[in-house]
Amino acid sequence: MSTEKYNIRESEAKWRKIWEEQACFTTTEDPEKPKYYVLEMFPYPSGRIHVGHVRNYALGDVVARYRAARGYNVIHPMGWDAFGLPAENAAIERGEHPAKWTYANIKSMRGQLKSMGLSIDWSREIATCHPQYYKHEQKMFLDFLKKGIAYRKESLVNWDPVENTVLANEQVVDGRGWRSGAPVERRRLNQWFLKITDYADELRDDLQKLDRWPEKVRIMQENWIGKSRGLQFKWDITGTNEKIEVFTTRPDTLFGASFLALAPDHPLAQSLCKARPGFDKFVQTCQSVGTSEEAIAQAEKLGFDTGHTATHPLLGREVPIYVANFILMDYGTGAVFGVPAHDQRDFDFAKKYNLPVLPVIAPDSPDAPPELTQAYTGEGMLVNSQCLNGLTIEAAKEAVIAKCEADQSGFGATQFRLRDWGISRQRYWGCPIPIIYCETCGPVPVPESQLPVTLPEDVTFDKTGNPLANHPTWKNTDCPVCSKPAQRETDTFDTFFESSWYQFRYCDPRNDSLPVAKDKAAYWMPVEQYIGGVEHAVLHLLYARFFTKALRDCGYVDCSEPFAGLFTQGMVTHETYQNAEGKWLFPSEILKGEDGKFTYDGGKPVKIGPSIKMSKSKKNVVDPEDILATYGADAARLFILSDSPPERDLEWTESGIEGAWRYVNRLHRMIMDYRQHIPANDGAKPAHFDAEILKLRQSAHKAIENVSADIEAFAMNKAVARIRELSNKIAKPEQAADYALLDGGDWALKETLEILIKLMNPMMPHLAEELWSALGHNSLLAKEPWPVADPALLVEESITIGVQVNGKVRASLSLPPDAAEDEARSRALAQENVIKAMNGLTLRKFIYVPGKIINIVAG
RNA sequence: GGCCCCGUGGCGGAAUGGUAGACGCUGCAGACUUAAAAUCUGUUGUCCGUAUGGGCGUGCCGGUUCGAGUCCGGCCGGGGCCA
Repeated sequence: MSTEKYNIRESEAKWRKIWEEQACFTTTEDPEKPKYYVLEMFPYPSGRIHVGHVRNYALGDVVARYRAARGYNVIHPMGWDAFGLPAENAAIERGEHPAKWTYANIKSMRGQLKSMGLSIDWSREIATCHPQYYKHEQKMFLDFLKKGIAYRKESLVNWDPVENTVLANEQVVDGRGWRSGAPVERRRLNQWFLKITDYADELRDDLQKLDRWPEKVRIMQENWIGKSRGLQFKWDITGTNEKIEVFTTRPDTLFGASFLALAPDHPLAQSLCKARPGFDKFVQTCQSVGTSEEAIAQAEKLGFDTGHTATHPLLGREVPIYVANFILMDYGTGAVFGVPAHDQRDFDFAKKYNLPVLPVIAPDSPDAPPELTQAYTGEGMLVNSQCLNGLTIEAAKEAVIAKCEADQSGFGATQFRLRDWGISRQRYWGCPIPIIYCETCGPVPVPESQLPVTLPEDVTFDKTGNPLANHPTWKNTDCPVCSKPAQRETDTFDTFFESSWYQFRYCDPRNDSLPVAKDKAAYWMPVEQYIGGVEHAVLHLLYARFFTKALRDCGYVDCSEPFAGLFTQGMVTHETYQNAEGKWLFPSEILKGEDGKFTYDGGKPVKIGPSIKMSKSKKNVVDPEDILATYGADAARLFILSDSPPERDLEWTESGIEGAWRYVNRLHRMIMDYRQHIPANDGAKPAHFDAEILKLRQSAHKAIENVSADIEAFAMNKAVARIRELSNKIAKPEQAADYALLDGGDWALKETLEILIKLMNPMMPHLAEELWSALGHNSLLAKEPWPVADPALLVEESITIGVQVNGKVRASLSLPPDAAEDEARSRALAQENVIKAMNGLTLRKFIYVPGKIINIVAG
């Protein structure tokens, strides 16, 4: 009965070739079929795929293959998020041109992805660094300008004085440039912005429609947008005619105000302090801190006394006016009143500058609150606040706003935490911003006829700063308006620009005149299932949502939300290994001895550390290419899908992947052994099945139900478990040996094996295809429909339920699911163990839940 | 500090309020083999017991319920987001 061993490598390559030759996964619009758009976050072409990619794309492929089998017109595209800093770093480090480096990486990663056997329509492949891609976003940008969605303003940036470049907040580590190590400065620069704040309300409100998004991500976006209601009102500066307008989200604490604070770059700060010595130095100190909220929050609170005071609008008392480093000019009005008793930053500030702490909220009772050692920010009741005393915080907020509105000193205002999106980057490897600066005409859009503005190829990376700005000639051009010599914008777009609309481009990837034809976008969008890492919960996913609305408003598409369903997968972790000196070791260096001890380099001891996120620095990485070459794509996919729920972290283990590999081989062996027992042709369905065979068929049809439900619920680990259950059932020797001899056995065996093969197909497509053909089919499984469960076989004629006495299980009973209570009662009470457990007790109550449980209450 | 999520065998994990531990990994025992590998079979929460069986078990304390891993309240621990 033995068959030759399954040649994974040959078989997998064979089926991939056939799928490709037959264009199995190439799709076009088909109005007859319901469409289904499966999208995984596209990779950055770093050169090699990592296990996180394998997880991401294996998950997506299960969905894509399953939906295709269910009759959907599936679009499942792939592309490359190809602009970005690593390409420039490679250019600096190795002298290789970013384009050459990027395209070479794409080539090798495409090969790696293809070896996973993904059902991707490669004819739709895109690379965002290609001019045919980015020319469309230059056009979009010009449309955004016309619509007022894009604008230019001076703003603060993190400036690395050594690299002569702007740093993103995440490139600032401990207040220093991540590469240069130089202290970062805050600088004012002219930058391009997109008015995402105009969409803040819509972005927030539409979150409610995204019912197939994780709650967690919606909450994160809501927090990020940070809508809050507050009061905007003015304070008189004593002895002048000037007023300071402040915004607060805590108008209830107005009576506790003990100072006013202005942002260092507030216009009034300048005018109030220009005569005071040390002010310029103070402003400089403020600018030595980065621009991120975190950096500002952690920095020591510093203030500069303006020497002026302002008059409290309700109390009439004077409070000092400070300039403070923790006030941001672009939040609210750039000025706040400080309430040390109820805001920790204000508290720290007051302690440092000896300002009064005036509690106005008491936690529990209207009694005088105790001396504060830190700000009290909890719930409570108003005290020391005249007309507000006794009110709750919420009531006091409304009362103060109403009072200010009544005397026209202020008004209730809404503020968002969300800032406009700065899209200028001083980089080479990005999409050029299509603007020309003319001395007479100012910033002028590049005429559409001159698009795309392409990157020059002859750039050098030997100088600091932006290579585009350093280029000797590229920036020189003529003003499109007055034709005088002018200069191009040398900044490029933030790379989040490219990833904000790629989901549309896949719908019409070769369209030369438009980013996407409206009808194609209308057919394919929105994405039914988007899959990626939770690290993109805010930025990318918010930008893509914003872009979709902006493109809609510019007339490109009729879609308001790009991703109807979102799934965020967990990370992949691995044990860490260190030698005696604490040096990290690769898993591939480790040998497991007979005694179960781990060693390396011929017997040296290894310290085993916890399983943490794979990272190059800890060397706890495995290379998917090695895995795919050793175990094959199916085993890799199976393991990564089966071991953990997809939303949780997955621990990669060598024994796990080996177990998956053994199962792939076992399935192959089993079906090769069994196929001799099945009829060669599709015979008629027998009229009668042996009871044993009926059970087998029930298991198979139940598996169809379960696996379908599990895949739809994204419980891939459970789907795999159900498949293993079915194959275990088929392979039980006491049942399997003579299936063919039983009534209807050979027919049912064939049916069951075919169901098994179809169910495993989304996870193990190569093996499934191989086995499908081994059973004598000439068709491709990739094009076969999903099996359909026979409802008659899903009904159990008897079911085993537990019998409890006083809540403890004492026996079990086989009953029809709809058995009458009388029958259940007599059968249950007759059970030996039940009689024993009830010895000396009287039956008080009999609980029978058909098909579930019997509970006898006795006392 | 606020909000959210998670705590189940040696491990990853199953379980519409209804027999906790599906499925797998590891371990152990056995079959096959000259031997090993591979494969197959059995077993694997814990304690008592030869066994039928019984006690204890889902981070901790309490509550609701005939019945709680699941629901409610409080605490402890871990993670995420926002401060």
